[in-house]
Amino acid sequence: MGRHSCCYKQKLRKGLWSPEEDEKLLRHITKYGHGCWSSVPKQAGLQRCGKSCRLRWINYLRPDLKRGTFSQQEENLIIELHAVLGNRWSQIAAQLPGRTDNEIKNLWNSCLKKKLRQRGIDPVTHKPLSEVENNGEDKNPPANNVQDKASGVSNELNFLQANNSNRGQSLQEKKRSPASAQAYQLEGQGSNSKTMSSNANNHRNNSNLLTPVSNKDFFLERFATSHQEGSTSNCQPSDLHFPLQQLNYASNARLITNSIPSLWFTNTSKPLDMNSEFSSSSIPSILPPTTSSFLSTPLAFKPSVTVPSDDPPLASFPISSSRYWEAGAPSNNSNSSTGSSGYTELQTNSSFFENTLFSWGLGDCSSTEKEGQNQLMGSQQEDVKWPEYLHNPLIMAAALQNQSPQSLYNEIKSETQFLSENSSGMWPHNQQQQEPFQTSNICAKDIQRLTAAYGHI
DNA sequence: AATGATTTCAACCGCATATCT
DNA sequence: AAGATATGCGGTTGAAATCAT
Repeated sequence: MGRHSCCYKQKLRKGLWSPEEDEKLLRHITKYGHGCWSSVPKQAGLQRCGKSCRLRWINYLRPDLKRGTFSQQEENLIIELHAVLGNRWSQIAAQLPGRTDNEIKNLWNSCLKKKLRQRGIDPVTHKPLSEVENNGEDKNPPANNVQDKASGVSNELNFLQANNSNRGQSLQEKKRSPASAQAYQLEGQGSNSKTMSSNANNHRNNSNLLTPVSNKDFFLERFATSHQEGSTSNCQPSDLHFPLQQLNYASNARLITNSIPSLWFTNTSKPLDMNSEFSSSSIPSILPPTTSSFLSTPLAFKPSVTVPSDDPPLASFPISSSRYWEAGAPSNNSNSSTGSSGYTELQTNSSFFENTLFSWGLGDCSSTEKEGQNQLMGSQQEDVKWPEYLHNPLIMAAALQNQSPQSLYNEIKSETQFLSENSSGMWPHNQQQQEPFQTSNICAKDIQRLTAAYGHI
């Protein structure tokens, strides 16, 4: 199996993406979808390899990304999932709408590992450090010891929850606090992020050791049954309110579908509905798919939004043989109005995704390109405001196609002024979205970056 | 204010696997 | 069936940001 051809090509740009490159990629994908990634850079006029474009899209430009700090619930879920899945970041990310595997991986390596160590818990095994040390070399035991791992998770989460009772403070703020800094110093000399990574793992060696049976027992016990019985307790892991039905639809779905298909999917290829309440109500029920295995499962994709339980699914996924991303048509209704008050209203009552049909679908590229292009030319784009531009680059791209640079600049500028008067640096609507996640935050850094990136237009 | 240390995170690399020819 | 190519994933790196002195 060969290395990706791009690796041999010279002249290709590497490193950080410039705003212009972002814009090109955004325009291209907005218009045509990504199709074959290897052809994207050429078609988009980028001196990048397809791989780089794909990564940029997935980790940064994708319109459904949340950005901002992780909520306590998200952190808890990551820890819990890591205890079961190990470093399978893509699968963990699949349970966290709007979060990328890279983001989660970074969070784990830079923060969560430290927190666990501080607690005396080995972040690799999720067992007490003393126990791990006693076992000598057994630093990376088989991951199928799920019950042992699971038993430790509750303690980890209890600690972390207590530690974060003053959760108004952002994670990053906490990291910078002297107290936490001291704690981190204590946990080990030379424990910077680089050396930690050497400890990272041998996921590839371990990955197959996570037996389906253990997974099944674990999840059925910890999630399905607890939810179905409506059991609640004080912030126990099983109260995290996340459906687990899609846990394995990502890259390693092969393992699941090949070995225990009945566990994760019904015989109609629908996700196992462990708890209908959760699958249809307060949680965005689906994530952008990353593999074709996902695409065989018809699911709604509605990221980063809390929706009423009676909301219909927004998209379905016809089955075909080629993969592409398609931006669908905005609906005709628009809740937005002009000015900052209009922005607030829009964010509160609606969202881009509630007005927009997204399909991570399959089918014939040629037919959908035109459709996607036409669909994106909806008339209400001009009503979209700066926060939407920031939060949904797709809107920005669509607007870029329709608006003169000057008019867009003026609009952006006026909204930026509004933002600068809002000293919190957070979007007002964040409070509207704290359940189940406290995400969709765009921090000041994001604003700064995007302003730098697109304010020049 | 300057400088060094530390942390964060975007992006790259290489490998495994899927898909195509 | 086999080789070539494309995609996805996790580990790692290093520039930039932030903190401590």
